[in-house]
Amino acid sequence: MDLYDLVHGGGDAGRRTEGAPRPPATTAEELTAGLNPEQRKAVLHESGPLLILAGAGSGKTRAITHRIAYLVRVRGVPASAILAITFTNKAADEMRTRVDALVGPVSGYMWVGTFHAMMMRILRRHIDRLGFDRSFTVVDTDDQHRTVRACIADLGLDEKQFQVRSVHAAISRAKNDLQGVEEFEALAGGDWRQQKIAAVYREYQARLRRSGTLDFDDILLYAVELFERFPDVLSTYQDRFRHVLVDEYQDTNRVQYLIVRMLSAKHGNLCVVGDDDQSIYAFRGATVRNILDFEKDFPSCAVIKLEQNYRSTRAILDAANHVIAHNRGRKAKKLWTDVGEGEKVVLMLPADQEAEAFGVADRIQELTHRAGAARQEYREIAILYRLNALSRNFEEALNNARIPYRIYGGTRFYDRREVKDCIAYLNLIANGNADVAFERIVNVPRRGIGDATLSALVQAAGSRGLSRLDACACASEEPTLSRAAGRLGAFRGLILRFRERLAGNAAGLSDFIESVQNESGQIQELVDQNDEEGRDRLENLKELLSSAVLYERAVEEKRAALERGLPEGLHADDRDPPPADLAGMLLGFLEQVALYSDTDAMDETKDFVRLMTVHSAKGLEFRTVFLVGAEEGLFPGFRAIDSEDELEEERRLMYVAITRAKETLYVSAAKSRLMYGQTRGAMPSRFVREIPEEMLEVVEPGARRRSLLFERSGPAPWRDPDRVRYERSPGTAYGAPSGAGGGSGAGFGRPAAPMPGPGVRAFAPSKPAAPPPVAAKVPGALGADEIEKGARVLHARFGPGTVKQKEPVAGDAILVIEFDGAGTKRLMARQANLLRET
DNA sequence: GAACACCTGGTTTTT
DNA sequence: CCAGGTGTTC
Repeated sequence: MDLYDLVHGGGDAGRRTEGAPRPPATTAEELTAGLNPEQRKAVLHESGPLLILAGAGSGKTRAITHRIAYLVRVRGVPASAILAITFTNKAADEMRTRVDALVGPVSGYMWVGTFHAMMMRILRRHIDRLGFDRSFTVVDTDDQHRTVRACIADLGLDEKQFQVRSVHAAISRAKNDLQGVEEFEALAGGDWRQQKIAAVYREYQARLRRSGTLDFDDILLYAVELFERFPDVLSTYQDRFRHVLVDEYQDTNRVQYLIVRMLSAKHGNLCVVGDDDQSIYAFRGATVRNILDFEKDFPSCAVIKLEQNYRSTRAILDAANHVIAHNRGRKAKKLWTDVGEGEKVVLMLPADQEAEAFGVADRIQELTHRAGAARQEYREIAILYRLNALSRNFEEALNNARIPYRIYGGTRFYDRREVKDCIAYLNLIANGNADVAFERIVNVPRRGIGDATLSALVQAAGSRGLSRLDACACASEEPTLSRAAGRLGAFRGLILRFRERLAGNAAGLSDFIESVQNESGQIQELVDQNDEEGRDRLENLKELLSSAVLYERAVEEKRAALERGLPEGLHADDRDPPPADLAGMLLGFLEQVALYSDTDAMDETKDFVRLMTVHSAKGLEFRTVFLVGAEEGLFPGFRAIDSEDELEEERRLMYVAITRAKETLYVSAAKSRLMYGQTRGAMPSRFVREIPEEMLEVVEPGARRRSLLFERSGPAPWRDPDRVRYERSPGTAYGAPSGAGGGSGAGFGRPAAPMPGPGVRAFAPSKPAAPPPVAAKVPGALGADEIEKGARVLHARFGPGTVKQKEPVAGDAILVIEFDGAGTKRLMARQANLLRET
């Protein structure tokens, strides 16, 4: 048993965090007990660059965390000198948890996080050197698109020819490749289209800069610019981070490569871990070259290969190895396992997507109702697909079979309209120049500021060099705006009042946000809407408050930890102080909102089947995996079919999918599939055909008996392209699955929970959000639970009245009150500040 | 300014 | 088919 197991009370998953804390290890022997020789080499590597080529399931996280522990406990490297970069926030959380178990609370002094989160920390401190205000905010994808759209319109370009998505993609690609506007223009040469895109790029950057905002790519790009232009800043961080470790190195892009290179240039202690076979983000600018060329870039580097897989059976691993062997230009390696042969990979060939969904549901029932050790829990099962769109097929079948499930991905919690509106208010309050936020909410709820007014305002703002918000103050001087001047002034007044409250540190974060929701009129609008949708949205707004409460608690915890004093060997400068005031809290919260995704909050303990894309499954493992939609045109997608490079990326994706399975793997390829309203014949994916036939067990769910085709000798027809006909069936539309709302839904209709705070391991309640403990604004005001139907109450403005109806919503309640002198109103209990009539 | 009809296009995604 | 965007009408 190795130290990790000791700390965690044994077991394989390493996700458990309970168990009595043990005294941290202090010897190399203790730290490497239970590791294989290669892992041990990785842990004990002294100094200089190190490349760890870690195959799927080869225990790389264990190697990395033990290495960090070794550096800190044995080599005496201060925790604050460690910078560990991961691909997702979830991975960062896990790494911190696991290191914490090995080294204790000093782990709080390490910097562990994504590239973006880490560079945000740095930019927050120094971005003024680049001419930005330090209270800059981050725009999300949606705002990026809005901005690009505006630029395209401004330049008088045709949106048909210059599609927002593709123009934005081009800009993003350029940024990830370190091409500034100038360089992009130079490269455009005489190409008219490229020139125009360059013009959009220029305008886009100018707009972002004017509004004091950064997009995701800027976070990294400006970090590089900062380091390049201000060597003293770079030097500070080079001296501080004496060990830089990067996980998922195969998914880094040029900018990230440069950051890592710059930060480690002085001491050369750069340790990267990755697997070229799992590089699946080239479409986003990641380049496998970073990992393939590591030995060239860092000639003195040590290379360690981790090839023993601890996750999957041999049957699964062999299948994976056969598929990936078809890729060229990969580092030679062959994963092996001693877990045992296991059962054959099952190839399901259902007739269509319905039979597929019901076949999978059927099999899940069977797996979860077995006796003894063969019985599986829902949480051990995942359904993986290439495209989010495929998830819909499964909802109906799983509901039907009463199988609890949850879909990951799709719409983020923070992407819901009402939540985004609230966030836009907060962004505008934090940063008055945030024009995109302004435009989003200036008329939400309706304030009589329509398109005409808005474009006149934009005009006025442009000519005066003011932000939209400040231009509102000059509306009376503009003939085109004079009629709306009152309304614009009122809106600006509203925002300024919030800003004063913010500057005056007048409340806690969640109270503050609640006041914004109330006083902006957002809440009242939904209360008046008086339908199911309105109540849903109210719940989401309340849930946003819950995540603000979690954030407050996380900050509080961090503050308390810092006050406990400095562990030995650390300096006061190493502290990364939590936000000290309301304004800082707001910025921190907004940052978290921008940088955290739904999948980061995946709760591993809940018992339901997980549905997600293969991309989001990277880094995860499941006892049983159903890989569905393994058909030509779908996986690989038809766009990838005529490009060798893209085909190889798809193959790596398939490799990732297969290697997620520990014990049982089902691959399914429907013979015909309804897509985009059309039924198309389909053929099993070429990747499936790359698995030797004898390694597969073929089943046809839904078929009365095995098809004659499969009892014949000779090549099975499904792997012979000529024998599989594209059967065109009439466009019979199966009713759309009764999806309970679109996007990210949970089994039996629960929306996804919001994110935890940074470093908070407690997750938000996924049941109807417990109301955040927000203090009532008026002393003695009645809470929702103190008001019953029929009660006599007193309202500050409407006077006395009788409660006619009470509808509970997310811990609060909508009250219908008949006032004696002011008619009947619908009010939110907490906002109404009612008193009992005396 | 809102409600409705029409059209278009449609990977993967974390940050 | 279905979401999101645009255009038309009242």
